[in-house]
Amino acid sequence: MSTAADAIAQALGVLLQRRFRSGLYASLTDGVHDAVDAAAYPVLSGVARLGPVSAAALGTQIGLDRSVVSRRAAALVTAGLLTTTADPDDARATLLSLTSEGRRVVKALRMRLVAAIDAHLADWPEGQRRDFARLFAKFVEPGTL
Amino acid sequence: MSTAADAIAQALGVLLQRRFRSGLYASLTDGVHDAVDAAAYPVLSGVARLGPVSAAALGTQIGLDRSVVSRRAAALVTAGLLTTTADPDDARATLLSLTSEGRRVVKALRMRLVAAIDAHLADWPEGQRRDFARLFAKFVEPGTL
DNA sequence: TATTGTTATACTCTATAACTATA
DNA sequence: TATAGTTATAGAGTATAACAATA
Repeated sequence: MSTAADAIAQALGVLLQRRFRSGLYASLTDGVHDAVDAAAYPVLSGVARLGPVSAAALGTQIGLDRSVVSRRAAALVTAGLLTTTADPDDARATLLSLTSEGRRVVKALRMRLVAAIDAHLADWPEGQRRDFARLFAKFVEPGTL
Repeated sequence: MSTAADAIAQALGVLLQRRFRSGLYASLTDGVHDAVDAAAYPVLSGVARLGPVSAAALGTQIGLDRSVVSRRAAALVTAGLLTTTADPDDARATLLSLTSEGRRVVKALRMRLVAAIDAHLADWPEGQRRDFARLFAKFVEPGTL
């Protein structure tokens, strides 16, 4: 019977609402680039985070089937945000990388997200900001849940 | 240029991954009741939280269109977890309430979620648990984001 | 035999639109 | 007029299955 767990459960419920996720991603991606929307976001930022990566490996990391990654990536390649190179170690695989335009878009998205969070925490005392950032990062570490 | 916002942005990205949401809700609802899955969860817990409530009002609160709430609620009524009563103040509206079976299921789901969070925080110092719960609740308060 | 990328297909969830009844 | 609930329809996003190529 934990009051902390109760409060966390409730807060988690808010974040996991579809409205929160799609609303946040839609506002982040709106107007940044024609080919980037809430669905393309995880693929694009995944490639940014994981460097040259195959569709199968990226899918495993971001929780999408390789077929979905393949289709999204193809659209981002057409749009000039991703590029493909042959994997020198495995002729079956194709590695996905950001183009310079892709890097520009990822950077813009990242800045928007950080700016939105900064604005949201504008009136928080610095100590609380720091504490929350540290504890939130710890909370999402792999493990239970 | 905020280190805190950077860390929060990254943690948020983890929580908003589809895998996290569907995985959590699937594990919570698995085996609890045939009619309850990840899609029914928000409707059922919404009725639990908001008491007798109309489909339109519930939809507004949980971020779903009333048509979706209507369909999900109908299934939950058929399954014996929800019951409908006429709104004495508005003959257009139908109020959704939990049946005793619905209360049992909601209680079980709630216990599972709290238990999962408690287990996840098992090795956290009590002070950190309390701090995180408080700051996390504050973070999800309506506003920017 | 297993895995990669790709494509066609089906499934799940949701929003939109249209309808009737009531405010 | 506006809003409630309902239903049919369409849309978005994803997973599954099957294929050829490579491991």
